[in-house]
Amino acid sequence: MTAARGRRCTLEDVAARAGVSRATASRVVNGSPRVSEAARRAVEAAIDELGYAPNRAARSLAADRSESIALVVSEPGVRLFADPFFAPATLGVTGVLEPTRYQLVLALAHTEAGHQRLERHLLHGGVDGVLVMSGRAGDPLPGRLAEAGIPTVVAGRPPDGVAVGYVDADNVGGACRAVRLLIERGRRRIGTVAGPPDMVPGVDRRTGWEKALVAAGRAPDPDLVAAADFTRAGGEAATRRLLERHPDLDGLFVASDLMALGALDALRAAGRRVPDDVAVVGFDDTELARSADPPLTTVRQPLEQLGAAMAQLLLDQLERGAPPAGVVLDTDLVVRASA
Amino acid sequence: MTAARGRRCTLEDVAARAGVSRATASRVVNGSPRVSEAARRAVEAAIDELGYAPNRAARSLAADRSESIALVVSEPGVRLFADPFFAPATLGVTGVLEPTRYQLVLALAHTEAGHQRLERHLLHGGVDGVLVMSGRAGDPLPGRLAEAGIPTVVAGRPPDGVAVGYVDADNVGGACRAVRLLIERGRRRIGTVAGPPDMVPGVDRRTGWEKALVAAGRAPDPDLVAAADFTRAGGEAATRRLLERHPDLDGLFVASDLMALGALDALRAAGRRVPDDVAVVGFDDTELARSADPPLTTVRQPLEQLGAAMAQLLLDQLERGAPPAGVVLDTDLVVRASA
DNA sequence: AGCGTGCGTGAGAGCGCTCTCACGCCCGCC
DNA sequence: GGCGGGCGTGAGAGCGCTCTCACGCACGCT
Repeated sequence: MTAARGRRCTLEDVAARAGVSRATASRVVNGSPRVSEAARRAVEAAIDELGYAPNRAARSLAADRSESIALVVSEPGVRLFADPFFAPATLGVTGVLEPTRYQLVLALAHTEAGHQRLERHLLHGGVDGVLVMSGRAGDPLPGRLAEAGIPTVVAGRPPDGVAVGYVDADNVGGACRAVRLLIERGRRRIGTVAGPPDMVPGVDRRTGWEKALVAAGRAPDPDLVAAADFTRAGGEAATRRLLERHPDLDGLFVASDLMALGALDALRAAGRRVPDDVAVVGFDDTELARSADPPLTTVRQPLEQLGAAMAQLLLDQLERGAPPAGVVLDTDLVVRASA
Repeated sequence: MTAARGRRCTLEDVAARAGVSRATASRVVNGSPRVSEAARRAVEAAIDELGYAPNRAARSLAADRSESIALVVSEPGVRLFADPFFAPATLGVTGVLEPTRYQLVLALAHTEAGHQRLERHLLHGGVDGVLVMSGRAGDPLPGRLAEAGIPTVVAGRPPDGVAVGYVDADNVGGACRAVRLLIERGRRRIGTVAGPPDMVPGVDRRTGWEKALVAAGRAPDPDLVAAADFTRAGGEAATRRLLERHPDLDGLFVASDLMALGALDALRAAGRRVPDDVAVVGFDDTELARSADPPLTTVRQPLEQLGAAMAQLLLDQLERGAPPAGVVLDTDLVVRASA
């Protein structure tokens, strides 16, 4: 008895006021076609007058669906949520979900215990569908969800043949385009600062680098690849290594803007001018790229679209029973001063 | 009948297996003290063996609470969610909420219609508590929620005497500290690029500028204030205006890092060296500050703490019936090269 | 005129849980 | 030895909704 709030009005009240049964009122609320015009109008009027809003809990219980979708960022790596990647993608998700009846539940597992609880909750039908943003390859969650028959869409190409929906940016294509620019600019010795080998986007971007080189009739030299961890310091160190191994480096594709900032640091420290001595292309087109010195040429991912596509794919599974599908989004090359 | 998922196990099942009644099982699940050790152990064992997880909808319906908390970013300004402010704050919120029974519902209203629906949902008890991130002064939502008796905590000092909880960074103090640094550096003519006059943090930071000046025995000249809109271009334009009015400007406090980047652009274009000719201090300590040229001295807000404190305050209201309280968090001055 | 046919409707049975209420038991008390 | 007072427990009544089922009515057909 939450006295403070007073009694909320129920479907029963609406039905009474409209002079119909609860069943009919329910049909109107849920947009069933088998209702007469008169009844529909009466119920709609009653809803307006009473300011009726359905009780989610009751509806969920009766219909055996939660009407909610989880946005999961699973441990390890919650703190990754602060990555500029997330906000725009989330915006895309909520934009698509807004006109639907689904609510978005943010499920960030900070601890192992929390992760356990979360997984149990998801697997027990606590939500109707799941959007996974983990990123780490080998995350067992998407597979388990798929197995349990819970509609799931992951961000990024799923590691292997897991039967879940996914949306990915065309990392290979984007990286390839970036390296092609470097080639067009007449660069002869093009290295890359790659991501960690256990992260799919990192691998894909490296693949793009290789592909562009091969397409230009050059052999990709593994020695021109230095892996880093998507941090600025990592990018700097990797670039330093590259410079040591190949003092004649004149083109550099870096798998993220943040790492590219580190690369710029290393290049500056080594007395190389950008883009004169070494042309640099990043990836992501975060705010950082625009404000870098020199402003970074980079590959932009349509993050908001990515989130929107994820939500749409999930909705397709949820509403139309569509099978899990995959979508790959094009990237854009944003040319600034660094290459 | 969601056949695919099979029948989930209910409290009834747990009770049966433990050889107790549903009521007792419920008591164990909810941590009631009036249960014998034996019963508690039996029920806990049954829960483990069966992999029981309570049905949220049923629980909510019976207990008349949703066990969920909304994180609201209300229109206009959803896109603001992409601001670097949000992710860390959200992380703070989820960190506090994780061990509780509350789930976080992300409610970003993209459209007017969506906003309506959202407000109705919140006001109708769709959630137990609300965290508002709007920022815009004069947002009527917090007031309405408070009126409706729905526990609410807003980010930032609430515009006027609205009876809601809030957590704010010490904008006045932080700005004051920043300007004091400029004074300590021997700057004589210290201007400020302020935020829009209808946003509380903007106003507070300007107040801090005044306070520091007054404390140092100088009269704050309104002519040394240029308002902008928290964008880079706005910051640049405002700085240009300041420079025209006061060519002898030698210190500049900018109410956000992004605007400070614009200020740096304007200063560079005007041939001023930073910090030699003009010392600059920003606000926020975003990633941008570190990578600016020169790296920006700035005021850091403890964003994650801010989110955590918001969640904690709301929890206090929810669980302990505490009255809405306000918390102001200290800021840190991060000294880099620009001042 | 008689009979389907189908559509709009209402009655009612739950969904899984919480919570009130009342019951029995064992204790300590006089 | 009788009695009051917990304390642990179980029975059962809902919470507000959805959805199945069956009913009655107005048709169109033969």
